[in-house]
Amino acid sequence: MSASQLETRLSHHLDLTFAERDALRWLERRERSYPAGTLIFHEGEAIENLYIVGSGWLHSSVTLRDGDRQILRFYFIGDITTTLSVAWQHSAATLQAVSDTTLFEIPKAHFGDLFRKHPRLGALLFAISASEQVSIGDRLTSISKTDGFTRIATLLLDIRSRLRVVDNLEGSAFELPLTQKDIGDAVGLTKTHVNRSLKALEATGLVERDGRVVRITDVDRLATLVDFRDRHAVIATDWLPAVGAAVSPVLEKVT
Amino acid sequence: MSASQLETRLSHHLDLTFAERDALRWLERRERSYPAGTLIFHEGEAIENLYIVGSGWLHSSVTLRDGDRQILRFYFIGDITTTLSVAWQHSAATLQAVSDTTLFEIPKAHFGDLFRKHPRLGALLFAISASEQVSIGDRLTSISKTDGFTRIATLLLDIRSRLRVVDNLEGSAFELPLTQKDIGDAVGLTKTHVNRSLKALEATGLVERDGRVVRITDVDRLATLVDFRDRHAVIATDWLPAVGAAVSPVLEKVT
DNA sequence: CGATGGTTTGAAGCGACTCAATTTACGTGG
DNA sequence: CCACGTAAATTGAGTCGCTTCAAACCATCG
Repeated sequence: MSASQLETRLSHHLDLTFAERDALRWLERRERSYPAGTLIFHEGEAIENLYIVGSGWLHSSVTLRDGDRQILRFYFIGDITTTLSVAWQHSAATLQAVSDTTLFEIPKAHFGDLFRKHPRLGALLFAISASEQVSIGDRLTSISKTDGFTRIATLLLDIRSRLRVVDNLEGSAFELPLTQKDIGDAVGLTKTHVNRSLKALEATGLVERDGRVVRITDVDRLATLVDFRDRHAVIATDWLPAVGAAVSPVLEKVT
Repeated sequence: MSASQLETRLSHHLDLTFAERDALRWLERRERSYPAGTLIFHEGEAIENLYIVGSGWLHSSVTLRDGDRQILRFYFIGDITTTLSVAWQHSAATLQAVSDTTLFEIPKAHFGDLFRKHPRLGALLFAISASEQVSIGDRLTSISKTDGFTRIATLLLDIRSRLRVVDNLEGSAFELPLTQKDIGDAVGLTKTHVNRSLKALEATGLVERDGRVVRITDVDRLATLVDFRDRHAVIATDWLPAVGAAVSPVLEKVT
């Protein structure tokens, strides 16, 4: 059996045991494909499952009364959509495929079992979830306090940073399958102003665009310019509980 | 031994076993008091602990390069500060007491043990954390897409809603120990504009102010007016794993 | 009872929005 | 392989919500 996406992701933070790896792979059985643009599920819809991204980009969003859309988060390979449905019977947001996508569908109860059988993984997932929460906080701050130029620069740096963890992105260029409207819906600007801000970014020479490919010429300098903090590179695992407590009766008796 | 704050909080969502209650109480041993305004720890500071709020209000915030402050979250009785320090060795934000406060300090490793000994609680905490994440997303949306009037109305409704869960708040009035500057730092407005928006809120007759006491005259109507969704009332627990898996070797052998 | 921090009000300026038109890119069918 | 149709990107002009700057008012407390 080959490595699973979630397994690969978690391996970045922890040396996984065989049993843990096995449990993660076991989650990723029901695979489904969606072409770009597919609306996977809608805000408010009843949903029994979580999804692990196998490939492609997605985003979650909410729609306001006036039809305006707020994109809350982008999902990349190895991400889990826990936030959307773990706390309620109905989804807190709409999930839509940005590019062609494959997802692994897992019943919420299986996710729950993971906490029981592999508490260390449960705690690690909690830590990752916390890091994502901080990351949302960063974007909130960005939207709340900074201008269009900075918001977009921050978004680009953040996406690049996440793709690095996830895609082994080597260079500073990456494909951005988003329209300027999408970008605006993510950072709280109109498409008109997104366009102007992108132009301003190019004018500094720190960002180049060619079609949908974006290259950040000098990541460090841009990061300094807009006061960007990378939240995705490392997370603390020193506090996690001992491995595999519940899975092995033998081990358990010794304790 | 009397009920602990976290225990009370989690009881709202789940019938806890004796062992679970005991474990939660055991976490709340090291209690410390802080007068209003105390800076508990600063963004970037190394920190080994989590904190459970025993009483009072606090907030977490980050400070931008230009000195601007963004308040990310308010903490009330029974809340845990996991987000700030669980994912890194250094705090992601500054924690400050708004009113006189008591906190229970718990080492991160004890929190980790909870996942091993009481996986159901770990999963529940995960779900609560997810609901908070959605709540932050709501505020992001509010700041990103709505005007001052709506942002502040939404903040007031949100605070009231959380105090209800936590404080058994009966009426529609509550004390708001925040300056207008604080409110502005939370919703992304200047104190000048906060003042004007508050006036506008009063002018509708839906909100009354008397010193630091705020009364929402007609909660439902205001909620409808600003399209507010309550995220705190209930959370789904049907997916949680079976109780107490790892704590009892005897039970474990049976499995 | 002065001092300090918070609230309130006024006036002017700007960043981002709205409205609108034009150009460019791209997928599809002939 | 080109013509066409539609979506996206680009650019311009006018407007408005919120900010900035500034000053006056008010409450609480040592």
